[in-house]
Amino acid sequence: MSLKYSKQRELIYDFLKERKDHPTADVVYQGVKNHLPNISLGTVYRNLMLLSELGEIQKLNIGDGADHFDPVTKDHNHFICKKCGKIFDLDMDGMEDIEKVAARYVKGNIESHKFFFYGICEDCLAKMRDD
Amino acid sequence: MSLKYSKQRELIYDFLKERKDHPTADVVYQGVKNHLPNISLGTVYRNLMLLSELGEIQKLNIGDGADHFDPVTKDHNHFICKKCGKIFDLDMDGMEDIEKVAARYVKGNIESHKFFFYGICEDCLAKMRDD
DNA sequence: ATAATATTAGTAATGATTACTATTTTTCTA
DNA sequence: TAGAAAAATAGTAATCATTACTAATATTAT
Repeated sequence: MSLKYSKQRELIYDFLKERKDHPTADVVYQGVKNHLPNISLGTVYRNLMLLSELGEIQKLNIGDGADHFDPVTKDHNHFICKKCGKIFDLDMDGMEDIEKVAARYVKGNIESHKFFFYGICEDCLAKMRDD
Repeated sequence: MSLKYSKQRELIYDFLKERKDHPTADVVYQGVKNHLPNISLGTVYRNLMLLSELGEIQKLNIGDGADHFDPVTKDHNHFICKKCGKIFDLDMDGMEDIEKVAARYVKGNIESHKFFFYGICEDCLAKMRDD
């Protein structure tokens, strides 16, 4: 099954590329609808899955029930605020060889990894101080 | 809202404690039903959520659509086989200060973290060689 | 242009989880 | 120890994210 161009896929990808907030499929759908009013939610899901299988984007499961999508595929970690649910990128140094380190403890091949840190973001900390 | 004892919660916790395979809520439900035939799935969900909020177990989102539950709360990582979906525990050394390291990159408080490594487990690698 | 194949919109179906409610259990206190 | 207050339950209905289906449309190679 070779790949054929589709305007929908291009717009979905372009929309996601501009975002730094790791939107859900539904948010992507709402956004792309502005440019292509009768795109369907199923098309958005199908293409987001396809793009993540192709390695052009990545799918994140942060534990809030919905998949989130990240246009950045370069190795980086995430910080999730337990209060507001926002996802922050975390470019940490010294994590380059983490898969090699883990490989010493695994009987099998490691191909990728996803790291999530949880806590309270600075905005929510500030709001909590106000109360 | 103080906590009251319930036989159901005790059995759910006891069942999970014995498992090393990070079962889903439905698997826990099927297992506990053997001891308590008319326990309801909702009760299992409610108690698994409660226990994880209390910090007695942890909830894992590995990206397969269902929540998994881990009775081990001590710091450790996970390896997930992309082929068979099995989850393996990963007791890595040298990860004790990882939250402190991450804290240098985050404006906010880090309270916990979840690390997932993905790849192919040794059993699936062996099966692939046979084909 | 045509044929082959991928993709789509729209809708229905699925699966995991949560919400609701009347009843039952637990626990506190008189 | 009985009885009241609060929490928990079983059973069921509802919700939400995601996937499946299908007839029509778009893309691409010849």
